[in-house]
Amino acid sequence: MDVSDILDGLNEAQRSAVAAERCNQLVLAGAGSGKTRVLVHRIAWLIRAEGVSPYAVMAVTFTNKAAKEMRGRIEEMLGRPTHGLWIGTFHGLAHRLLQTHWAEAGLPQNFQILDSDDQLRLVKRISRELGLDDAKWPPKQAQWFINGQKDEGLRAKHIDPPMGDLYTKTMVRIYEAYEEACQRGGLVDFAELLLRAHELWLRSPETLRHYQERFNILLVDEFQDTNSIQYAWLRVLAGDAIPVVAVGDDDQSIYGWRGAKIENIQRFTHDFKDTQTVRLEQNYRSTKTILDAANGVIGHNSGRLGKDLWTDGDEGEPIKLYAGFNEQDEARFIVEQIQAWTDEGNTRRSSAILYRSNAQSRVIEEALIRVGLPYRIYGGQRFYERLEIRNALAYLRLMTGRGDDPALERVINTPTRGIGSKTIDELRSVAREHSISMWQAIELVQERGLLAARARSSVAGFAALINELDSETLELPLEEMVEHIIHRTGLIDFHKAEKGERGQARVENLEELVSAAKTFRAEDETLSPVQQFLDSAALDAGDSQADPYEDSVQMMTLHSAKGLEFPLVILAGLEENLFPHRMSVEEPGRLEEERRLAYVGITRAQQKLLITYAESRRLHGSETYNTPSRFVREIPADLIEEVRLHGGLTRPLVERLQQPIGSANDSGLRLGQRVLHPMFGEGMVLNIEGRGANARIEVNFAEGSKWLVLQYANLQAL
DNA sequence: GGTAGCGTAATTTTT
DNA sequence: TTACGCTACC
Repeated sequence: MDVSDILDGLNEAQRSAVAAERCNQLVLAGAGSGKTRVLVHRIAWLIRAEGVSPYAVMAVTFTNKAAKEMRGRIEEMLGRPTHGLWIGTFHGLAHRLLQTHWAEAGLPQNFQILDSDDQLRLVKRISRELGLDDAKWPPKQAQWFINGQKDEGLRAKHIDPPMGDLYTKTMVRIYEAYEEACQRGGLVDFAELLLRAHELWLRSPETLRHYQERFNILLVDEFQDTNSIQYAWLRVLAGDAIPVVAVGDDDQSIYGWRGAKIENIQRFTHDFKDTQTVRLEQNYRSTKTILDAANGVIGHNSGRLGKDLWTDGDEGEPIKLYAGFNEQDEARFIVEQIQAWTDEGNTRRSSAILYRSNAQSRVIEEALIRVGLPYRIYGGQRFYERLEIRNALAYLRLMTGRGDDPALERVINTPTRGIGSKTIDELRSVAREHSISMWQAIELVQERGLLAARARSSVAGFAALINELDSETLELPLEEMVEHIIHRTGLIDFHKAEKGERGQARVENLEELVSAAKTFRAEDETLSPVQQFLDSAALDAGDSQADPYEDSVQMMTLHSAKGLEFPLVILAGLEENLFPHRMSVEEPGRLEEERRLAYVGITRAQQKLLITYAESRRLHGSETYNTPSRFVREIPADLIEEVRLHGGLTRPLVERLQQPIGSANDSGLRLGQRVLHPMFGEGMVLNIEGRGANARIEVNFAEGSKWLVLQYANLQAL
């Protein structure tokens, strides 16, 4: 069989990774170095050149998007469908294992996935039942604690709070009660999927052996993002016999705050024997200037595995830096730049505005709206996370398993049917008292005639509705089932009655749900289509935007930009305390993660990179003054070209960044001098205060006095 | 059962 | 400043 085409068009390093013998491999793939390509070609090589069966290959990713893309590209390459090949997210694969081996994993066959929203509701309910004051013990924190412990592979019983540590003690109490509630209701949260899958290996050696015999190779994408339990799961599965291909980039590890362990990629060579390490350093994405900037910044981190991106492409343009007077001015400038970009004949969608935190987007949005530039914001609420969708699905869940308390609580009074919080509280306490589900509590209440007659009959009506829905839709195909539910429960009418556009949008979403059900293809014959539909909704929340095809400016946080690329990238808000964020500047480890985030941001740019910051920024209602981000300083100065008014009063950038201290008066500004600002127009210097980085000039503009930080101010003397 | 009013907190997000 | 969640009322 001719397999040379698999290696065609690959560079030396890529080839050595793709055509390697089957062994443990660590592929350190720099940004834009063709990582997915290597992964896809490696799998194709194994199947076609090495004769490995697709059934013996498992590839793990972090997002569904990445999994889908990989599968698509492999199919394209092999020219046939890839059934048998296990490609999925850690959670997806764990879920699949648990479904097959539910008994060994100690779960009911029909266990349900609990997403973070329902998890939080459940934690709230539990901490209330434990009589804890949720002002003192915020449920959010408890949820964080529980997930954090699970990510580390710890159950409540494994945690031994130190004497006098009331915090840990309380959290463990909640954790314990939460575990009980989940077990009773057959509920499995995201972290639990991983934890159970790991425990499955330990509890059932035969199951483990079965998969160890089945798989010949394991490949993991974004290895720097694995957390402890994912690493442990993989380690056990691989054993000493299955080679693991770990692909990742320690310089792009930006999820430490949610449990990812950058150490995992660093210790890989120790834990996995005879690892062959390949570095992919040739970059096919960005100009030389952009790569040099990225290398300059990331070079300030310590303990790296070491990598330097290079390209044989063009130098490209210098990086533009703009000092906005405030966030309004910054936004104004950004919009101006994008207009110039599109005027040159570029599409809007080829440009992206990246920022550290979501709150920054608003001012920029307003500026875009003002000039009528269409934009699209990434992130935000996804389809299956929308309230009305979750409600509709909750009915479906309840019909599938009556013991699903979170689902029941969600819809028992949605749409309103006269079951108030008082009644629900009583049902809860009945359930707790007898250690039964809410559904069973409803039945018990009927049998024993508990509750006020009116409440009892409302509750009975609700139970009857669920039972009827169930029998009415028993024979129906999925989409008709969904259709029937949203009408019969009154959800559609409920939202139709809602005033404003919101109700309209919700009705449309519910209709969209029906078509989603129609397109849904159930793949597993052993499970009901409904169950699979629910699982897929929980594990893949769908897209956040409906119209990704309109040509619009792309806006997103730096985190969500990972993996993407744009010809023009604008990094906004490069200020100390904003980026790096003030919560992260104290600890060296966290600061380094911020720096990696800067590295991710810079390396998104293909042709042009523009960096902006604001001298003053309104944050939480008050004016803040920050110096430019240290990350700007870490870019070699000769790569940067500062944008400012001709003849402006700003000192040369290099001087300002490296030697920020000087006298305000040295700049040549005098009291009473007339100045021009790009945004506020003409003004007069009223006052000069302080020195150096903290020096401020007060300038009186037409609309009132404004403070400027002298050294970075974009003023022109008149 | 819906809403006005008050208090509080305020990175980053996928599964 | 703003946005959200909770409580107190109609």
